[in-house]
Amino acid sequence: MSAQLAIPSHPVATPDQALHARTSWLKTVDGGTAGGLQPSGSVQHFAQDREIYGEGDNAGVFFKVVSGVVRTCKFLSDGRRQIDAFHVAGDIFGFEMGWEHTLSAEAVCDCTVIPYRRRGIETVNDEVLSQQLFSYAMRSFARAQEHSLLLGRRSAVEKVAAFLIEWAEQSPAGTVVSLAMTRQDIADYLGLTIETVSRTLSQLERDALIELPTARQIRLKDIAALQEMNA
Amino acid sequence: MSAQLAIPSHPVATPDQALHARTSWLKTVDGGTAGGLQPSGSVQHFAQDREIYGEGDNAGVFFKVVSGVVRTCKFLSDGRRQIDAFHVAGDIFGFEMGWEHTLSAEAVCDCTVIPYRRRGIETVNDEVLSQQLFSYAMRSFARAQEHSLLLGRRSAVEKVAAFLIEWAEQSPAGTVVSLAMTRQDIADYLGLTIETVSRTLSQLERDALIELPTARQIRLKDIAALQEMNA
DNA sequence: CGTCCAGTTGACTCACCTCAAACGTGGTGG
DNA sequence: CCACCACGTTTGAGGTGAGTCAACTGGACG
Repeated sequence: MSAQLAIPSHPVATPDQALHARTSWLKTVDGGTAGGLQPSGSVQHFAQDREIYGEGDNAGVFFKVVSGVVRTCKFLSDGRRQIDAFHVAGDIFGFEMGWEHTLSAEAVCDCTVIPYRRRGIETVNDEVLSQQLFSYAMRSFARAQEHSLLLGRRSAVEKVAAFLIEWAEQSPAGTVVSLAMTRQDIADYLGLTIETVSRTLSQLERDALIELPTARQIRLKDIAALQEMNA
Repeated sequence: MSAQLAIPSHPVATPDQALHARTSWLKTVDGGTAGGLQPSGSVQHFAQDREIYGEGDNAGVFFKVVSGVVRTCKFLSDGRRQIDAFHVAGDIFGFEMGWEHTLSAEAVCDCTVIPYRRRGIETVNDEVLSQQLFSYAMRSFARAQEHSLLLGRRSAVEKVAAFLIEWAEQSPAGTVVSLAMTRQDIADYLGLTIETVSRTLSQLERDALIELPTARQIRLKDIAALQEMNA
């Protein structure tokens, strides 16, 4: 899910290099420092619901997910939350324009990430690297636009269907989606409440479009019908 | 509003170089072709509601707004529309990662734009230029995230208030906002209906937060209170 | 076996949508 | 100069999709 920036020389739990396959691009920066980019320490672990960084924190490092799932989100002062994206193995998150994080990042489940120290983009004079970063930014942007359409103009069923399709696409098991996140996470991603998410899933099950063996396992029985809702 | 990419040597109607002041960056590319970027023909005019490009069109050129306002948006098959952004003088729009436009662009009012031909970013080997493009992409991305929070988690009043603040910030006249767009445009930007937008504005006027001399002119009488809603 | 917590379900409410009518302003033609 | 029209906007009345509040369920864990 979400934008990926291939930075080689580190193991990735779910090898999905095939998607957005640009892994080869960065062979030249494989050591780190050449392009203003360097791994900063080694793999870090975060327990479920731990904050990785907060909105406003110094953005001197950004991260790549090795395993697990990370959510990036914004909060309103009264606690309302909007999840911007879920990041899975291979995804970059937390790379910013300025020197502050504009979102916060939290571990959806136990997960491991690699931190990268960055210098200002004004000092990045490796053209291949900056193309990579650019590509990352543009892909994030395109995804955000899609998300805006969903949040602004789709009904609850359509939102949930879109969510299922999104995860089915990158789910190895094809039609069975295993969710790392709670209903609350899904709700905050789709701009709904947990009750509405739950009711909608139950409805989809009654309509025989999906099956819910457990709360976190969803079998998509009629992907075509789900996709139809996203026309 | 929205991301700006400073490309010099062309007149800009509303000189707001002070914002995001990066105008000096591109002195070196001032002829055009050096970085894989070149003006493609000269200024183009579009009458109100004319399509500049459609979703899926070839993205071989992108644009900079000279005067007027442009909207970029997505449609669902049944006609529902989500406006992603309004672009004013100085703003870049239509720059894409791939070779297809992922949104369509239309003239909100009569407007003029400059087209730029681009080559693939893989051939952009001017580091300053690619930093610029990157900065553009990242700013667009940050704006899109902000918009997601608005669409997903804000009430109608909060949405309208945010919209007014957003335009006040770049309105030369300070507290009087002149709108180029219809209520329908506002509604599709905020994920509301035109009736709700209209009712909300009337409500804000009754509460003495704004004044509506005409439908397209809005005086902000209590900016602090409007900003308060965006906490 | 009891506790805890995520998830589900139900009853009710309400913010926003829908449909429809009225208003107002700007443009056109008589 | 005024009558008329067109169209964007406002307002009203009523409906509804999703939210709120609250009770219940069921698996995980001690």
